[in-house]
Amino acid sequence: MEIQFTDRELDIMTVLWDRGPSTVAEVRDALSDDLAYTTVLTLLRVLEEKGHVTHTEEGRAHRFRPLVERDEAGTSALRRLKDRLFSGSPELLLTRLVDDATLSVDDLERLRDLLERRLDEEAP
Amino acid sequence: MEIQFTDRELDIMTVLWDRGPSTVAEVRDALSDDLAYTTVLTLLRVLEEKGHVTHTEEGRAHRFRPLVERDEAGTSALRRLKDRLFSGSPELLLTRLVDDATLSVDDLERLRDLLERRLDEEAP
DNA sequence: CATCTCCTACTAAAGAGTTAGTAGATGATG
DNA sequence: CATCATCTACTAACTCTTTAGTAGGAGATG
Repeated sequence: MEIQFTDRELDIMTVLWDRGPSTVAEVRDALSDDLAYTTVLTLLRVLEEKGHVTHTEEGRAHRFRPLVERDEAGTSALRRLKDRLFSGSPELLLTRLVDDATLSVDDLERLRDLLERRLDEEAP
Repeated sequence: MEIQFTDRELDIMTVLWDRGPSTVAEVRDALSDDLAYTTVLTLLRVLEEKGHVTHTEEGRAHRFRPLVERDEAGTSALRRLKDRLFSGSPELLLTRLVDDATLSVDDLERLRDLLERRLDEEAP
């Protein structure tokens, strides 16, 4: 149930989410850090062991694709963050979000509108 | 600049944030997992090495206190989460927040009001 | 004072994460 | 066909995290 990626794993998953199914070489090229080919291969193997990606044969190579949605991972990580650093309070979290970020008034309005729409749906 | 705690470290920090300055025994008692006394001592020593806590002598014992605010840690973790799993978009993050959680209409209204107040401050 | 308890300091070891090398297969190229 | 490039599988090592044991000191108690 609980999805949790290490830093490096998240790098890899991000590539797969952004690019879609990719080979080792493609993932390696897409990464900002310059890792050895075999390092990337190992990381993908580990992710596959953990059930987070799978692969299909493609000629001699393997093409890896995520088995976890970015949304799932985001939801899971956000819940954990809320519980562990914001005492489970979405308000505290939102306060931090709008305080910290260099958010423009436009951004804030979009966030408010998003909530308005949601409130309309909830209480028609 | 970047504050980042491991899972166990976060357990310890949470106790210190919640309880205030505490001895090893007090931290140990407050933890939900049953760790050995020396384990907790080691964790606190490591946190001190990393500069996240400090201690004062109190009789034979040490009383540890956080050097990092919960807010700081929260802000840092939230920023990282936003960048890494929500493509830097606060809207995507907020969408997840309000979708996932079992938020009541009241909660949603409070979140909206929070944004309203902030907008009032920004553009008087 | 001998012993018990509580405390820190030091040590250690198992596990997870990260990085990469070597071996061996397969396909492409001169 | 010999060689080169590319790919996976296996192995390994180093670091960080997590857990806890042992030693030794200092105060409390019989």
